[in-house]
Amino acid sequence: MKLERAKGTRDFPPKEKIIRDYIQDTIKAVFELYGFDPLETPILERFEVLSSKYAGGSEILKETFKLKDQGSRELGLRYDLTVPLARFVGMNPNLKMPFKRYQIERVFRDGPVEKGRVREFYQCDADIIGSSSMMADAECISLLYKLGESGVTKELKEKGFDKKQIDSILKLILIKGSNQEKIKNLRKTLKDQSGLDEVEKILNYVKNTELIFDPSLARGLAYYTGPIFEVILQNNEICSVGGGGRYDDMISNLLESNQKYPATGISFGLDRIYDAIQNEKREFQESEVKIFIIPIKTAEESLEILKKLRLYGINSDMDILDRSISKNLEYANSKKIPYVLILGPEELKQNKVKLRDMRTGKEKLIKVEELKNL
RNA sequence: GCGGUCUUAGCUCAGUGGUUAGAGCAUCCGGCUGUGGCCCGGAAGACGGGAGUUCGAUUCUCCCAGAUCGCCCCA
Repeated sequence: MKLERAKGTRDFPPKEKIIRDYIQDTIKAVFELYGFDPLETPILERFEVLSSKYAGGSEILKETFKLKDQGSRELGLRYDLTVPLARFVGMNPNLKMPFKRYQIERVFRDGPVEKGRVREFYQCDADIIGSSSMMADAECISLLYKLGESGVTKELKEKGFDKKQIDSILKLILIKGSNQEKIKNLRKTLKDQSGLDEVEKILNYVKNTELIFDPSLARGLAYYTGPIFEVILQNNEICSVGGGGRYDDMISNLLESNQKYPATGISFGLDRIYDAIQNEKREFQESEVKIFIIPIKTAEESLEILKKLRLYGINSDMDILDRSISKNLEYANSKKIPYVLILGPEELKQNKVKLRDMRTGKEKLIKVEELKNL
């Protein structure tokens, strides 16, 4: 049998998974810093929920993986985390509002495969349900600057403009002008000013010069009702790493309820952020192991010390192939493990261990207990 | 989903209508169980799949699959 992955899926060997975990941990920490709490929902949803006309819309439905269970129930793999969130909110009517949740999980889309685009990928979503204030939108947008440090631009657009209006005034506003000038120009042309009011509020709340008002921005999902935004990395091949917007009607439509569930949120593509970091060629470790033990005819004693290290909470490993010291040093070096412990009869006689710093090559004889502070 | 380009070892790439398809890096073994970032020796490992043309196809043609670039769409 020829071994192949499913089209549009990827494997992440340890070296890459370490980087992805790092990104994921960072995003999780920032979400929590901003007061969002975690939620997990199933990868499988009833197809009915995913295909509701109030959910993602027909475009995304074409890319939905569809399947059946043994009871012939129609199921689908979720294509985003927003629709499952809406379902969850609908099924839990006594949630305290505003409900701020984040989710870092896989989603699936049976679409074209190309650079920066696969069929199974992670989305990192943070949403606020129950507030129609533009402060909520501003909060979601702020997340990005915290995450991105610098070199990040966000684009903002108001869904309320229809395409013809935009096309007719595109030339006037797209080419030049500050955010304020764009708003001023649009005010002259548009009858309904409420969208512009919203944009202006967000700009005031966020107060970041890298937030750019772009009336031409468009998003693929049908459920957006207000301001939408897109996250763009400057100076990088991978441009869009996230997006989001306001979807005030989706939840109540899905529930066929009169209760209002104003909602807004943002979604980051973990895979695209990962790809972007790859492009920057930053240095990351290749193994999580911090200390590697090389026994010299001291297997049993070394195992005891290994046990102690793990008790101390130090990620540690040991030679189990009975290789030579040279080979073991080479091995530790090639995996960029920062420290090795050389354990021979000499060290044991003194009740000590020899710690070698792999970067400097310096060695010192110490007691095992001293490794606690490493 | 449409069009272009591509597919030879784990990776990067040579090469050929004709006996046994090469290299570098990586892997494994040995030199070498008291000291790595080296060195030396060795081993293992490949023509994406199918059909056709041909005495003979990895090489030419077609189809399929997969990669990639552009368009559409998207995280």
